[in-house]
Amino acid sequence: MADKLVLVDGNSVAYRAFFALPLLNNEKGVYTNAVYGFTTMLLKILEEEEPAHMLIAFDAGKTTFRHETYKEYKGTRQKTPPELAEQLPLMRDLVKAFNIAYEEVENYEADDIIGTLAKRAEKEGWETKIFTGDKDLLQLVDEKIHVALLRKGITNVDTYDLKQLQEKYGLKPSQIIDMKGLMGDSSDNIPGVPGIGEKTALKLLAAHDTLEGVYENIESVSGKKMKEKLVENEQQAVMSKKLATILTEVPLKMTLEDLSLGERNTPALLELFRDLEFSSLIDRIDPDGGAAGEEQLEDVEVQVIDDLDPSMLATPSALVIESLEENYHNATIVGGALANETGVYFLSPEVLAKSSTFKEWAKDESQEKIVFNAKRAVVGLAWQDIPLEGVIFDGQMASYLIDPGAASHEMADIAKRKKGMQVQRDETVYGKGKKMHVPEEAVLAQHVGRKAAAVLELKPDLEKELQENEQLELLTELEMPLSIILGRMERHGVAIDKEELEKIGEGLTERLQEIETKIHDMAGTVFNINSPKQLGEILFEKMDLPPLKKTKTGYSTSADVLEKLQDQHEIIPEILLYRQLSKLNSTYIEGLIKAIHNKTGKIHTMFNQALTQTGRLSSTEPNLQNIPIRLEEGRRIRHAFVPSKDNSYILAADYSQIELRVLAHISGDENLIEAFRHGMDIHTKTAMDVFEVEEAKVTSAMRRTAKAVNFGIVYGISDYGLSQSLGITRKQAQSFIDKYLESYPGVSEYMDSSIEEAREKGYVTTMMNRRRYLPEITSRNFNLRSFAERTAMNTPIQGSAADIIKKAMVDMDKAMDKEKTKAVMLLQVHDELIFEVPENEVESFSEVVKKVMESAIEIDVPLIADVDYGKTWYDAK
DNA sequence: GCCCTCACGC
DNA sequence: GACGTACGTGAGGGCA
Repeated sequence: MADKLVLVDGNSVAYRAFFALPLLNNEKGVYTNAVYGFTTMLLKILEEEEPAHMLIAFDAGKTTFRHETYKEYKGTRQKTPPELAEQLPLMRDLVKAFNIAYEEVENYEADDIIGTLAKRAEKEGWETKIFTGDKDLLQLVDEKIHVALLRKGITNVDTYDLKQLQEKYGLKPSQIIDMKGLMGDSSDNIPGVPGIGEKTALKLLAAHDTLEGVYENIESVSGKKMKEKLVENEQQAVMSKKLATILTEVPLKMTLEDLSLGERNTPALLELFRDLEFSSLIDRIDPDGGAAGEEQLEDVEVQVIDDLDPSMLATPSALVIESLEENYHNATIVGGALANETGVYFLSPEVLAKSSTFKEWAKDESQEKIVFNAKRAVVGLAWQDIPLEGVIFDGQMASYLIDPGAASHEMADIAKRKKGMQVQRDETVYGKGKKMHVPEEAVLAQHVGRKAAAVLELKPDLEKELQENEQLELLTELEMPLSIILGRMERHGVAIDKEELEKIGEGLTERLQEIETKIHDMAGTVFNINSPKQLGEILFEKMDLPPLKKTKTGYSTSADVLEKLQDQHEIIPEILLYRQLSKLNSTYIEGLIKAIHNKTGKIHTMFNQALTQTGRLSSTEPNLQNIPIRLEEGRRIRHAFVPSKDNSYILAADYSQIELRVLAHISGDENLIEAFRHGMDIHTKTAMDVFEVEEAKVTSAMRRTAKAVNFGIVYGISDYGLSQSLGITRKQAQSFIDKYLESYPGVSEYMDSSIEEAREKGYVTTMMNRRRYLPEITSRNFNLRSFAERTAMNTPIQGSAADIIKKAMVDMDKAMDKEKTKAVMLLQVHDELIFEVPENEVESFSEVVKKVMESAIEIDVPLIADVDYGKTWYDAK
């Protein structure tokens, strides 16, 4: 087997990576996108090619020997963007750590180095593969030299040998430079012959083989104009060819043997990756986060104990309660770990269940606990009737607050930030899906113990960062108390009238069957209405309806498309109805029935408190934040949400227009502030301003449009988004937005300053100092940049609203304690709180909740909460 | 198992 | 001028 050589055009790959990927930067503000792309490319090459020899060539200085021939060579090139330039040295460090040969030579380009080495290798009978984004390199293709051209994106390549080059371009490798001689290359500022483009050049070369051949046979060239141009520019053509020719005799000191690929320096790579925050790549070179590397963490000494001795307790202690299921309600606890100044201990499930020492310690508020995902630990133990008090720090919450956009808030990834610390990811230890299992106790103890040791050790670092960001209060006064409250809500659960659900379900199933038959009859064939693919084929092929929109995979059959076809065929309204009812049945009837807990008969959702980019909560298994309300048919589902005790009510309290009130406050816009102070209907007010009419002249259509505009402001949608929701053109949508901003100049100024702030600082903040980083705000990609700009305007609004209701929840919890009420907080739905309240308290409680919510924070406009109650959630409207 | 489309809420 | 365009969760289909 002959030796295999891989040559990489370093500059070309770096450029590609830079422009293909969004502008990432690490914590220190260093841009990393090009390095990241470059590294993934290297890893891919190393894995797939397994070369014995390898070299990465870079351009050295600005000028090369080609500039002696032609001063203007590459004269039109834009300067390397500084964001890329600063990344080039990092790539050099990386190449070194990979132990790959590296070369740049004054006066020559990377191409020439590659050409020289490829030819030398060919003489020795080696196979060479060249990786580049530059088509010029194709001139080097030969029997034993192949060129891998980067396609769009970064890790996909097209590999060319002689045959493929012929097929794709109809050219021999040597003719690439003849092409350049004729047609030039605007990116390198090579002139070529004016007026000759790709088509003509190909035709000429097909007839005469080379540039020289063309001139030797110039008389036989057809077309007077073309001949003139060729003759006039002969010198320029010859020079262009020369410029495009890759030199294959660069005086290189190195020998081919010097290119042999050494062993990679894994510790050095790991350190670089950690600095650059390439956590996914750390896994790729070393799935255990460096456990096998030289800088292995001193083995965490984890004692597996039979009984917890008081001498093992100290405050603070880190506590990990481990369960494998994602859903922690009534989950099987496979063990726990304690880490403190006295050591690291693993507690088996039996010890946790039996040890009175542990239970006493757990509920002792003065014994401070440091945890990672407090709610998970608290709820997990609560199901075992073990109260957990005194939780003072949550490492996962800290990570989320520091950067909600971080790729992961897993222990394994956060631990990587600190040198010398390794925690395996749960998936590595436990497996996933069907293969998930509890490992032998020694392995389990080591893993869980490591986590406890890690969170204990990470706390000062995380705290310091929070301190620097002025976010400590956000953690300790808002999110941590809220964790406990949410945990209680989840554990308490929401009572469900299962019979009611089943009754609604029966009605739905019956109607669905009728509609299904009707649709099949109308279509003249039986098909699966739930399959967009089949439905598309029936509607747009068999029935010849006009396909208004396409998706990646075929015809779009979404509701907005079907609504436009409403009148074209009577089958359409039936399909829309079928969709609506089938959604209700599968997600809300069947889904909710499945979610009823076999032990409590209630539904226990999980609120994810460390997920959204804005600071809102999310809700899963089941999601209780998207129970239908807008259409009566779906709203009936709410009949099944009932109080868990007799003689109690469901009480719902929702903030009125909280986001727009926040906007009024943050922007200080006088018009908007006045509107809220006068208690105006805000959509009517917006309609008056946008349409320039007085209140009495606002039609319902105007109000609807104004409502959509307000919706757009609150959610940061684009002109396109607004045009979609109103069924108007983008231009019209933009003019509504413009008119809005004209009417509310304070809002307009706020929008600009918010974008400006994001550009300056790299992030935006909410009223309670929540952060969101927006690195793409400086992207050259219009889309990414626009998105970041809308996010910069919207996140402080939506995020501050999230802050406020979270604060209201914490305040409400205190108020409920003080009032000694028997009422229970059940759910939060972004701007709304749901409680169950004993009948005799319902009036007084209504007043308390209204007061607490409205005074959660003092802002420049009144906060209004509307309270309602009834026998079911449906009736609390 | 994973991705896509669709649909529900705020 | 092109990019694909609030945030979430979940169900079902279709492909590997």
